[in-house]
Amino acid sequence: MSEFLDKAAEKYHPGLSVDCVIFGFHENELKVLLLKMKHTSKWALPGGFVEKNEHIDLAAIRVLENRTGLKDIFLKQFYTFGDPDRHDHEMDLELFKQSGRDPVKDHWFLQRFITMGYYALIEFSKASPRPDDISDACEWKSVDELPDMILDHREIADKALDTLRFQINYQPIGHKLLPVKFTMPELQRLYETILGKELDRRNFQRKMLAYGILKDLGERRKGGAHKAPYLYSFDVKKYNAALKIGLKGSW
Amino acid sequence: MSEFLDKAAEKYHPGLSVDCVIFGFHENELKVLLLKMKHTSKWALPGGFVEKNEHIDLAAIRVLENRTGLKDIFLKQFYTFGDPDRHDHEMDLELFKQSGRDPVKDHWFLQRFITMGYYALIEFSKASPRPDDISDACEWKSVDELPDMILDHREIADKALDTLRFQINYQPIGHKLLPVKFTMPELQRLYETILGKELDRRNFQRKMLAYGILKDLGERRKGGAHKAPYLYSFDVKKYNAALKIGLKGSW
DNA sequence: ACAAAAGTGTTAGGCTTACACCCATGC
DNA sequence: GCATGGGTGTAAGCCTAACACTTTTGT
Repeated sequence: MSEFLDKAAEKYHPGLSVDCVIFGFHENELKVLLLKMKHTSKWALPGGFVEKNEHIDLAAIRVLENRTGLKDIFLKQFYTFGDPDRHDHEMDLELFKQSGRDPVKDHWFLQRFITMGYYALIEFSKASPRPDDISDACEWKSVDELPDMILDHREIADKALDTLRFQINYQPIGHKLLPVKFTMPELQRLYETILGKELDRRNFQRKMLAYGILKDLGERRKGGAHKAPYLYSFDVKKYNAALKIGLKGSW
Repeated sequence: MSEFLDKAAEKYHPGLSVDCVIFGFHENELKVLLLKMKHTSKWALPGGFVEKNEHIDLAAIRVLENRTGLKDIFLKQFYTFGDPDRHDHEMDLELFKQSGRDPVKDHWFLQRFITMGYYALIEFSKASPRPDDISDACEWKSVDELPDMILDHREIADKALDTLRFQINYQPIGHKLLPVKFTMPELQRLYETILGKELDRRNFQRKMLAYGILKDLGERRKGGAHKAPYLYSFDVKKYNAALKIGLKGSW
């Protein structure tokens, strides 16, 4: 950490960061990957800084890969947060203390920061969450029960979810968040958690099939209680074509 | 300009700017306010820098007010452009030359810049466009015939229009772009230019009236050729309430 | 057998689409 | 009067919303 503070000023673009809202879907819940900050009870979005000559999207990809161990992650920039009061001077000083140094006036790290929000959609089971230098845990938290978060990270997470909801007919939500094979009820739960409301089972199924973006695999998911549901997978070509003009219909 | 370059480094946040896509509606065309750069034939979006302790939204508002003479402008941040290659070193050096100084290595102005795009909706007739220090003209250009623009400004303008189109059912497009009193055909032309396609006159009218967001003023617009159309104005309260959940319907 | 989950079907009503007809105005 | 733009109306078809019935599976 101490070394990082020394080199940061020459390596990174000043006063600029990226924060990632990483969505995953597990046990019928939409979840976000959060880091628990060392020495506090607060949580944070995975984030990082932008190198001086680096594309901002790449900075986000770096963060994503480091926290999840995944490559080729689907991500979208959704908003830039630039309130001058969004830093927490107390916290900054605390971090300096922990690194065993005195806070230097006008240090790169102590200035005002503007952060660019990205959201990512990943397949839950494939990720291997790992904490970074300043955190001691990395966990999935349900969007319905987000813990206390540092700075404006709660606002960032909320805005990401709003954006996801707004773009639901234009982004490959299902394809990126679900495993290759999935059942219709699973897809429905996903839509329900994103939209935050219940949908009619039968109408949902008819509508989804009408889009023509699903392939019926003919198999059934065995093992569960009750009647075994069919397995589907996305016809990626048709799915993407349909998303371009937007899936029709209001939810 | 020379003085600006001297003071910029201490006044402004490094490597960060805002660019505004200002939309206006006039003579049945959707237009964007552009600046013609001095000593070149290229055009640019009105833009500016972010002061060290200024909210990024305020920086955009400053730009807007300076270029249009208007206050209380409707504006939305829509995307941040962070390609490291988005600067134009040639142009930077030219600006230095024109200010009568030698380009200093590592000067504030010569570093890589990240820009935050905002779009604004204003009532055409109320604006008083005026150029800034580095431009010698300020004109409205139709979105259908945008001239050559510097850097990635064309991309920024296009993305703004895409966003506007995407959000058409959720933003007070009509209320902000049209004068207080307007006719149904005028409102339709506005929708048509934003959407980039023709709409059926009769269906448009029925749908708009069904929303219940218009007040029929009972008057007619006299003077024009042909039958005099009725004048309407927005019922702002109902309009805003309707926008919150989104105007229903696909265009 | 029973509860719970999943597959399939039906119908009324609303919205979209595609039209036809009449009115007003300037040339 | 005629071309053009504007106001009003109607019918077919599609989509949505609401709801009933049957099938499968573990207990």
